[in-house]
Amino acid sequence: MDAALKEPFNREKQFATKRQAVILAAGQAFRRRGYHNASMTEIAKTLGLTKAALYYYVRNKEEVLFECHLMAYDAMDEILASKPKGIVALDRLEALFIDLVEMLTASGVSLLTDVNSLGAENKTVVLTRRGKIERKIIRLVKEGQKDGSIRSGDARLHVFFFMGALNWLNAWYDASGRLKGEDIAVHFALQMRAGIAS
Amino acid sequence: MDAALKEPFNREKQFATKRQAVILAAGQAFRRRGYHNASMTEIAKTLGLTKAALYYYVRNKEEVLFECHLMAYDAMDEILASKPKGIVALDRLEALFIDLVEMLTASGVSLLTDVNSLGAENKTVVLTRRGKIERKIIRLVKEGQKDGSIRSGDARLHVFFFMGALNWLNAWYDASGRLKGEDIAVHFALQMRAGIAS
DNA sequence: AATAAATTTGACTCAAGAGTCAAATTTATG
DNA sequence: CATAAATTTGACTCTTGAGTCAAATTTATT
Repeated sequence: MDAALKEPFNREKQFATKRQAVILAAGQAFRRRGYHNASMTEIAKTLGLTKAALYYYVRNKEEVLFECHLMAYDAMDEILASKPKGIVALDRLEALFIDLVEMLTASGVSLLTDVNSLGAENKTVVLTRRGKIERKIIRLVKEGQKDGSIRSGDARLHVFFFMGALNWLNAWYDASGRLKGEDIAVHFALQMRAGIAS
Repeated sequence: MDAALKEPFNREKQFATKRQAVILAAGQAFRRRGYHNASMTEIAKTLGLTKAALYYYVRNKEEVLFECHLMAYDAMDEILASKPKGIVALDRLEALFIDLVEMLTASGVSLLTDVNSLGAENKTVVLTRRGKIERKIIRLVKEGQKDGSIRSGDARLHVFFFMGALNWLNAWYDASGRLKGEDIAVHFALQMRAGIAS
């Protein structure tokens, strides 16, 4: 391994990793206590750092919130993209939903809803991103209505209904509780499915 | 009408009415922009008042948030209590859900989720209150599982799923949009029902 | 060990918004 | 109209937490 080649790469990589740790920890704090109730000092303490050290990794608090949103949407996009094309739309949607719930309960990634604490710029980006995801899922639902697996009705409302379950999950789910993420995923997927199946 | 009797009563009543208007307006602001993003000055301006005037009606901002929660739970309790006992549990649940959605879309009452901005005292009260409502609905679901109208499975999860839809509704619903609250109510009730029906 | 780069910190500044209060204004009553 | 109570306001204070920065400390490199 050529040190001259490897090390500058590792440096950046280490920095990026630590930065991600900051975003992740902040996300947890924002999810549990709310964006404004969670102070940077508090988040820093979680990581065994001081507030000033945090600012070595991020520009400001809003940027952290922004990155939290992006992190969640990246994870969702990945799941969205990984869905095989074979089967009937309802089955694909169910598999998708299971993956989403498992990701949210297992990965530590937080799906935040506070979009108003972002500046106009970032808010637009986040809402656009969310919109794209919603539209993909709506499209999937419409496919299902075409292939006969999903019953008719406003596809957008179909989706908003069960996306609510997903967002709300983030508010009440506690990893240390008795319910395992996997079980919730199976239950929720079934309920989601039954709610819109033909 | 005896003035001596009527007027002192009206005074209080007028005060209470104005106070409620403050709570309601604040609730809208909190829902749209978030508790911390909505300033008291801003809320006052909405009502054609100045911040200082607001403080004639309320002790502090937290109290307003607290009252917002209570207002929503009062409205929900009222609906919960009004449900006739006759029919099968699933039907009662559906009727209930329709009423809840219509209330949230029509009344201007906001179902807030920010419970962490409350002091320990008030937070406990609110969570207890929410817990009671959830438990009532869970009980109803269990009844349904007994009378055969609702399929088996963790009743708590059944409920958390569709309560998510309700909470999320508050985040995206816009009274000035194309979707009428009544239509959403019917759609959501159907989807809720299908999701847990036997 | 000496040097340089990366990382962390204590001790600050600063802004925003909650909350106060004495005085002004409005409303109701005799 | 005069008086008192209710309501509203402008002009404050105070707190909290975001964000900064020069200096200290740690880590890597020769």
